[in-house]
Amino acid sequence: MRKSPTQARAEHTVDAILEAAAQILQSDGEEKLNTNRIAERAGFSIGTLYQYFADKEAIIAALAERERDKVLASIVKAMSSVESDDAEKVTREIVRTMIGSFAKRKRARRIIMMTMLKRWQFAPDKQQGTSVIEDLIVAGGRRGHGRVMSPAAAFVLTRAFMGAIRAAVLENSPHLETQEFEDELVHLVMQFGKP
Amino acid sequence: MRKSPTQARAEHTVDAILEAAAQILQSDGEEKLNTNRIAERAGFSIGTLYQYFADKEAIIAALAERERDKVLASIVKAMSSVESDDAEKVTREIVRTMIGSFAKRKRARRIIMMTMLKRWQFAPDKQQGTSVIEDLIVAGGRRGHGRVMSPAAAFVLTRAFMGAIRAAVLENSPHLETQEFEDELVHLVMQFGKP
Amino acid sequence: MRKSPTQARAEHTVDAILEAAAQILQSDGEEKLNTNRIAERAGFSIGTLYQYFADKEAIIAALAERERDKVLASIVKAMSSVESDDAEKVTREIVRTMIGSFAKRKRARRIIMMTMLKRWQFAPDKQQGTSVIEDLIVAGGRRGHGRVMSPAAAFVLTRAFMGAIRAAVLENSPHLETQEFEDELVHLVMQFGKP
Amino acid sequence: MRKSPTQARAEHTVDAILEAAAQILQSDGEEKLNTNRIAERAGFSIGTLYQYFADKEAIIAALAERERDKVLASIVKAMSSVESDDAEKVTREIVRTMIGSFAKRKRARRIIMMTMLKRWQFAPDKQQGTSVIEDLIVAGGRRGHGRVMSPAAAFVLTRAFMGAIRAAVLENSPHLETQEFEDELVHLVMQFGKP
DNA sequence: AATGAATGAGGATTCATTCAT
DNA sequence: CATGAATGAATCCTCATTCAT
Repeated sequence: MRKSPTQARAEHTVDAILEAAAQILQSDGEEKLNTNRIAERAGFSIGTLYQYFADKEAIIAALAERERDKVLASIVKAMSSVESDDAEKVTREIVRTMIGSFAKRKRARRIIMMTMLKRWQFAPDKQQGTSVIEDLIVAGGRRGHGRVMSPAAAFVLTRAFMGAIRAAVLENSPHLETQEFEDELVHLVMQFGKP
Repeated sequence: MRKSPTQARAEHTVDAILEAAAQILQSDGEEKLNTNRIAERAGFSIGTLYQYFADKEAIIAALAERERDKVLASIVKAMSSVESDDAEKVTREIVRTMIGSFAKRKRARRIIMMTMLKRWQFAPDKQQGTSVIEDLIVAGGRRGHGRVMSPAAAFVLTRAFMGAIRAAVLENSPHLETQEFEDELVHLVMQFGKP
Repeated sequence: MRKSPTQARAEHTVDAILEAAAQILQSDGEEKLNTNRIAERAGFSIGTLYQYFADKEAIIAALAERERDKVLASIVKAMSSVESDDAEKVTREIVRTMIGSFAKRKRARRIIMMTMLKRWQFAPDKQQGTSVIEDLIVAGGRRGHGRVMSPAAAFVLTRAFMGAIRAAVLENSPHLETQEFEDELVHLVMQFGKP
Repeated sequence: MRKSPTQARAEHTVDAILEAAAQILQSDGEEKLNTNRIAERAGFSIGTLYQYFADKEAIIAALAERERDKVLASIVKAMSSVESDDAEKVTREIVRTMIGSFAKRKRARRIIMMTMLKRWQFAPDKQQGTSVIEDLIVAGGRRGHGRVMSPAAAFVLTRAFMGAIRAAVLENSPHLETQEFEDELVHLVMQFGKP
């Protein structure tokens, strides 16, 4: 971010730009997402946009970050309301929250996910933050069974889990909103934790 | 394909174009993949390229199809050499073959996979061919345990499985080539099949 | 014409090409009229097309000529069935025939007319043939009134007359098929002949 | 027009682009009129051109409009200096003005006229503005004779009149600049008004 | 005579980014 | 801080035409 928004006004500008980008993604798709259009939709001039973002990439990155934070926040919130030690219950809560996060505003999310994937191609390290989710899933998978997960196992579990959700979103699958889908995801995580 | 090649000469041209595209993807990445460069690398004029492909998308689509067929062929071949009824053995064979398919020429594959993902966004149905792989995975997951998989379960298993491999490829993960990775994938599939 | 069609087969080829061009003009418009498409529609290869026509221009020219000849032929035929000396009657016959010529297959004719216009821009002399029509109109305008038409007068009358018909075709005017339109055209020609 | 110029600077840019297009039409003809050349001749980058015009068509359309307005303006001006009630005098004034309008910068006008013709092919209604001219011609044709012109009659008269001028321009006719041509046009209009 | 694969100059259009006001 | 006019490299695609078979 070129300029850290110290003033309240600036904060609003950044928000407006990000929101505009999300809307365009939602309504017109990735190939229609260009800086001029974002600025126009946000109600600012293109010059102003470049006061806050170094380049187009930075906008997309900020958007991805914002989305990730939303998911994270909703998981944290969900977790705080379940104090149980029952492994399946906790796992289910996480699963439910993540499905819920992706079920809304599907098109935009789909594209943001694509963008994050692209980003990962060349910089797979910058997943900080996502790893929090990973830790939770791994913890859920392990809890109560005692299988100690190697890094490879953790990798497989987290990617498999996210892969199923991602596919449901990308393919616009009707499963996404069913109870069965949730059940099977829980099953996947719980079973994987068994030795 | 705009024109079906009637002369033998034309067949070679199409191959050369596809191979050129794959090479560019491999060596320069997606953003450098443009029609003029493909034609040049293939040793043909841009006009010739457009005799056989309606647009750039069509080239990528053909490439994706070609890659998919290769994976499919190698799996079929692998399966035919394992006549065992041992569920785990068969599953492992499939897992190993798929990992092997994606481990070579990674960069190009990564991009082709991205393309297929993009394609799925808007036409999730046309997976004919991919479904063969799906059937195999589901069969592997079920064999020997008797759990009858609902469509939702099959969906979760196949997407989770592919998701793990996809992530390993996209993230350029070092796990991809390890024995452990293979083991964990087998574990994932086998465990999911248990009730 | 590159090759004079001495054989019956060749004659048919030329016809097929011209007919194909007319059809494309009719159904897809001028901007879709390209040599490859003409050849394809005609059922011949592009190579064959170039055996009979030096370039695209030659095809359009031949087409224009063919259309003009059709109009001419129908006028000659109409004239032969009216042996009257009544100026208005003869004029009306010509008018009616010309309107009839342009009323059918309008879109194609509109475009052929456009093409002829373009052609005239830079080579206004090659109207041989059209001048036959001109002479008839002038004769009609003069007959019975004795006003000797100067070249300028003839020019104005013929262009005005054709201009009205052309506009009706180009604008897709509903007038084109009415009796009134015919009457007014006759009026135009007859009145102009008066001193 | 893609963007309405808010700054004074922009106004000039649009003018420069239009003027450049007219110049190219005049000096090189229609087939040499391409967007890159227009931008270059105008002294702006191609990008700037596309800020103000959606596509090439839009430039030509704007040019046509501009020319039409010029003709209109000169007619209005000419009319205001003739307060006579003499039908022929008024008619002659209009005829003279229109001939004068088209006699200058012929090549460019010829092409602009072609464009307007093309435009009419598919949208014959949008003649607002042109209809002002039509009304004048009809008024001239009627004045003093009392023949009430039906829509069909008005159509024929205006198209015939414009057709004669158009042909003179398109065919690059030497008549265009002669007194006789003017006389014959006046004759055409005046005679048509008689019953 | 006929075929059709190959050519490549040429042209329209996009869009991230800069900078003078 | 904000504006928006201007930039121009980059890219996709068309189509008249040739020529070896």
